[in-house]
Amino acid sequence: MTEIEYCTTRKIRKVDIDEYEDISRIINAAGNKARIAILEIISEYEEVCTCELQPALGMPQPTITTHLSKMYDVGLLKKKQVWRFSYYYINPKYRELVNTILKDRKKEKETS
Amino acid sequence: MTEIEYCTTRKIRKVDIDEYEDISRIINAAGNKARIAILEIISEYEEVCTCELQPALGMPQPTITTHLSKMYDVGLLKKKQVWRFSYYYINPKYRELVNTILKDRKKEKETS
DNA sequence: GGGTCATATTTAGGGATTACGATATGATAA
DNA sequence: TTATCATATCGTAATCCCTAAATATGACCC
Repeated sequence: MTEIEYCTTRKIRKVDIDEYEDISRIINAAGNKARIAILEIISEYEEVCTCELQPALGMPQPTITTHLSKMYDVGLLKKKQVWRFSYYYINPKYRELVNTILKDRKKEKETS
Repeated sequence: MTEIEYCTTRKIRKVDIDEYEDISRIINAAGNKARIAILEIISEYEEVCTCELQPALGMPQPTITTHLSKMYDVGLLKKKQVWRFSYYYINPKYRELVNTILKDRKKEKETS
């Protein structure tokens, strides 16, 4: 016998963890309270610029830019330049994911 | 004038970031490639024990237990004791969220 | 009791993350 | 071209995370 035997109840298929790398980066970028707050605002207003988020979140501009960049870098957000503003919006590819997260938060709030 | 004025294009509603604390813990617990792999297996087999995951993931038991605990602690997973096994399953409350994550991963895979 | 199997905890180090002040870039307006 | 506004980057300290070896617990069987 060459392979180690574990509990022999069932044979579970083997998985390659690296196949979950890309999606984990997306989910990870969403796994922060400030960033979920940002996602909620963006999904409410369609697209927002950094300066609009400052009074809404009550945090300094570099902090907001860092959060936006993190979500932009993994592809969760997209960006467009209008006049002197950078407008961020949710990558349509992940709109359903974001909606599910935001919906779950509201469920959470009701049941507490 | 007492309040700082930012770009005056729109007035965005203020949000309380702490209201996103609970959901961010859930999302954060899911934001790791090993844990998403675990979620996929669990959602495929309904419920799995730690020892079944060892050969499937190819990682040592303490690492797997740590990942499972992290998801259990925030409420993403639930646990039941059967004989000498701990069976973990997805909290029904978050099944839709998990499905959306796994579905997005498959979409990802197709378009690459 | 003693042995075994499944699981959990402890611990550690290397790395990543968060927040944010200071500073830099870059576009626009005067 | 100089000032201003919006945004981005840098630097850094505090904190948290990932992995996994060593160890402990705890249920079950003899």
